[in-house]
Amino acid sequence: MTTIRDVSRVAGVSVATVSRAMTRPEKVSEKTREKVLAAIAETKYKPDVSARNFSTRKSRTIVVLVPDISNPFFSRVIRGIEHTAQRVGYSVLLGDTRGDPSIEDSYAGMVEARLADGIIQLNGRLPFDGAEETPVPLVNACDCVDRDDIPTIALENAKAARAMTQHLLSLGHRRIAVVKGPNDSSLTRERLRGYAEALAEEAIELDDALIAEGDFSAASGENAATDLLSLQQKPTAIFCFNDEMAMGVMHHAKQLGFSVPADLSVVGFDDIQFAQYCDPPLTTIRQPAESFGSKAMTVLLGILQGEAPTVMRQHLPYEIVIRQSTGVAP
Amino acid sequence: MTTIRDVSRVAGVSVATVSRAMTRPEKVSEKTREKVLAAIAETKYKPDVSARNFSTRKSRTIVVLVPDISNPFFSRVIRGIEHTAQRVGYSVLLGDTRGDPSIEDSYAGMVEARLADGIIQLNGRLPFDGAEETPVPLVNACDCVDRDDIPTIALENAKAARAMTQHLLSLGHRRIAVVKGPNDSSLTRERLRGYAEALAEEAIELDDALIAEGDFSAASGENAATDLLSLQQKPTAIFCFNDEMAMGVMHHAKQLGFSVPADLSVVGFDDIQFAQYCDPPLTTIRQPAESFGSKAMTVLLGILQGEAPTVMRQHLPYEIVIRQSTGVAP
DNA sequence: GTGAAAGCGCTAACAA
DNA sequence: TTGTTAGCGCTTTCAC
Repeated sequence: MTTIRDVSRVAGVSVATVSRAMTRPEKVSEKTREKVLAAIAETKYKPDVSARNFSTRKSRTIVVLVPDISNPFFSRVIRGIEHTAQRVGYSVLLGDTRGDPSIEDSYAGMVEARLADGIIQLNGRLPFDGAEETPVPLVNACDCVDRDDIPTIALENAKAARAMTQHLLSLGHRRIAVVKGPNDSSLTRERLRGYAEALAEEAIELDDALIAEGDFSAASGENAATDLLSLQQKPTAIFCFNDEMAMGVMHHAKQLGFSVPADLSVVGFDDIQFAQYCDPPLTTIRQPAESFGSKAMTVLLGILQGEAPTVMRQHLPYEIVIRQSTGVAP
Repeated sequence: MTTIRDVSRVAGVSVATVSRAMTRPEKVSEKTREKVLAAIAETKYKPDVSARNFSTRKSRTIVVLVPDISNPFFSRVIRGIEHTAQRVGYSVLLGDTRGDPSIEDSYAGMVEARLADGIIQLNGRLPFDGAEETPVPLVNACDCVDRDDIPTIALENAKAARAMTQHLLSLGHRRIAVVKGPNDSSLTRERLRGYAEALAEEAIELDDALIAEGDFSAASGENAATDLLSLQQKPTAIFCFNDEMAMGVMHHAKQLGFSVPADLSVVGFDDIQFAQYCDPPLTTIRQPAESFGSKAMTVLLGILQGEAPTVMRQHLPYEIVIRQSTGVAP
C-alpha cells in the first residue's frame, strides 16, 4: 500500500506538504503542488480516507433512519438524500429500522461511535431513549416529532387532508370514510385533523364507524375495505392516508362488486408512481418525495457546518392530483 | 469525550486490558472484566469505532451499487442486504448510481479509501474501469457480468423466460411480442434467449417487429405498447421484462380500447407488490428479491472472512404466478 | 511556503 | 492474565 509518506519521498517534500497540496492547494506554491501531483500519479496514491476521517474527527457520512425502505415513497426520499449527499462528498448509511425503536437507537449510536456525523430521521420518533436534548445533529423529515428544537421538513398534512376532503365534499359525498395510519404517527393525527375540519365546515358530524385503522400497507387497505363496505350505512368515498392502502381498498371494493368511482370514490396520499397506473387511476395528494430528502440533507449539512438552522420547520408544497378514482356521489 | 484511557484509569488496568475486555472477553479474568465493565458504565464510555476501524484496517461496512433505489424490486433486494448486514454488525452504504459508470467507479473507490470492505453490485457491470482482475471483494447479484471469477447470485433468466413464453404458447398465442430491457444488460439477453428457445420449440419464427425496446420504466412500456399495437399484424400477447413496463403496456392498451386479457394478454417479470393490485392482476414471474440481497451479503461476508467462495454462481428459484392478465388467444 | 513532530483513539505484538 | 509500547495514515500546530 502506498501512503502519504511514499508520496512525500517521491516528491521530495514533507508529508505535511503533500497533505496540504491535497486538501488546501492554495497553501502551497504552484511548483510544489505540481511536484506533489506528479508524485501522486506516479505512485498511484489513494489517500486512506478512513485515516483522514479519524484524524479530523469527521466521517462525512450521515445515517438515514427509515421505517421501510421498500416503501416507494421512502425510497424516493432516500434517493433525494443520496443524490445531494453525493454532490457534496457525503455518504449515506442506510438504517432500515422497521420502526423498531431499539434498532433506531442502535443506528443513532453510530454518530457517537464517530461512524456518522448526523442523522436524518424519517420516522416520527427521536432515536435516543429519553434524552430531552438532542445529543447529535439530527433533522426530521416526512413524519415528525412535535418539537420545535428539531429542524423539520414536512408537508402541511392537516391542510392537505382538509383540501382533499373538501374535494370529496364538493362532489357531493357526505359519508366519507378514512383509512388512517397508526395513531402514534403525527401524520395520522394531522391528516385526521384536516379531515375533521373539512367535515365541520359543512356541519357534518364525525362518525367513528367511518374511521378505519391501517398500517400503510396495501393489505391493511383491503382489510379496512372489508369493514367499511359491510357497514349498514356505507361510505360513498374512502380517503386513505397513503396510496398503497388506497390500492388495497380499490382492489377489494372492485372484488366486492363496487364500481369505482360510480359507487365509491377512493383517494390516496403520496402520489407514488403506481397511482397513475391503477384502474381507475388514483386521485391523490402529490408529495415532493425527492425534495424531502434533498432539503433534509441540505439542512443537516448546514448544521454540520456549524450554522444554526434559521427556520425550524420547512413546509413543502403538496398538490391535489385529480384522476379518475373520484366522481360525484351516487 | 471519554476514551479508553479514562476507562483504564478508573478500572485500574491498562488500556490493552480494556480493549481485550471489550473485544475478546475470554482473554481476561472474570474479575478484571467486571471491573472494566463497571468502569465503562461509570464513565459512560462509548468506543470510538472509527478509531478501532482505522486501527484494525477494517470498516465493517459494505457498499451496494444500485442503478435505481426507487425501483421496488431493488429496494427489496437492498432490504435483504441491510437486514443480514445488520444482524452481523455490518453497515451498508448506499450507492445509487443511476447506472452511471463513473458514479459506480467512484463508489467502488470507497473500498480503496478504506471506507468499505467490499461491494455488492446489482448492475451488470464491473465497477473498475478496465481492470481484468477484481481488485476488491465483490459479489454480483440480480443483473450480472458474465465472468466466472465473480461470485454471482442470479435467476435462471433464460429458463424463466422460456417457461413464461411456454405458458403464453399453451394459451394459443402465436404472435407474442416482447418489451425487453437495454441490450447491454445480461438480463435482457438471457430472457430474450429463453423467449426465442420457446418459440423455436414450436417452430415459430422470430419476428423482429415484435421486439420492442424498453428501459424498465412504466413510461417505456407505454411507448412500446404504442408501437406494438399499431402494427399491421398485432401481437396477441406481450411479454414485458419487468412489471413496471407491463403496467405501462396494460395501461396504454386499455386506453386504446383493448381488453386485457380478452384481446391481449400481458405478462411481467419480478412480481413486485403492485402486480397483484393491477387491473387485471398481472401474471408475472416471481423473484425472491430479499433473498438476492441476503444471499449476496452472506457470500460477501464469507469472502471478507477469507473464505474462498465454493460456488461461483448461485441460482435462486423463480415461480410463474398466473393471475388474470393472461387468457386464451383471441 | 515548508518541515518536524505531536497527536487522533484504538489494537496487537511482545514481554513480563 | 496483564502491561508496555509501537504503530495505523493522516492532519495540524508551531517553528523556521
